[in-house]
Amino acid sequence: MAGIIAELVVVERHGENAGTVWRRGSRMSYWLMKSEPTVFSIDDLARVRVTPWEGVRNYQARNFMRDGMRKGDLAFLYHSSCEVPGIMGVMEIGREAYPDPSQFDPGSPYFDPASRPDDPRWLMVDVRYRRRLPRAITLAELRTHRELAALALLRRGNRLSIMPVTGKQWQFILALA
DNA sequence: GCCAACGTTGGC
DNA sequence: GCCAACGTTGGC
Repeated sequence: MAGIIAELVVVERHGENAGTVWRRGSRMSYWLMKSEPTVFSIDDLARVRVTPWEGVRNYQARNFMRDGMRKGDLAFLYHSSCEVPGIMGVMEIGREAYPDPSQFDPGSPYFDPASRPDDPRWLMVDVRYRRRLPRAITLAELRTHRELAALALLRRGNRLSIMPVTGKQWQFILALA
């Protein structure tokens, strides 16, 4: 096989620089992004088509966006904190990481008084609707497949709202649908 | 609504 | 730098 596809870089586990980052080689990367459907659902995305992914306030998730996500990458939209959590559809990264303005908005639930406009702490990307999966792939179903044992989503106590998915995992999940 | 798991904060 | 307290996430 020719060429380096990706370089895995593990940095600190907690705090400002937390994250495990796939720096890109020649190929796209795959992601999973959680959203509570009462806040923003696949239906909302299908309607608006493109949206800024505001409100990420976790360093590890931020670092995945900043260091790993590139325009054209694909991501699963996952519904969390709802009756049937699961993967609902596919979206595309339409714009790479840039400052999330809600961190400076005192009226926003995502306001962060400690973030300075000249040194923004929180970033977001834009995502674009690609398609809905033919059926939802539920969390319970994902757990039944050995092939997905390493999926970050399935690790005990997982709370990351943005996480990488390997190419193999991506293809396997798509084949389930 | 409960609660386990986890990240962050802040006192020392 | 440690660690207890606290707040949040998210499945069930």
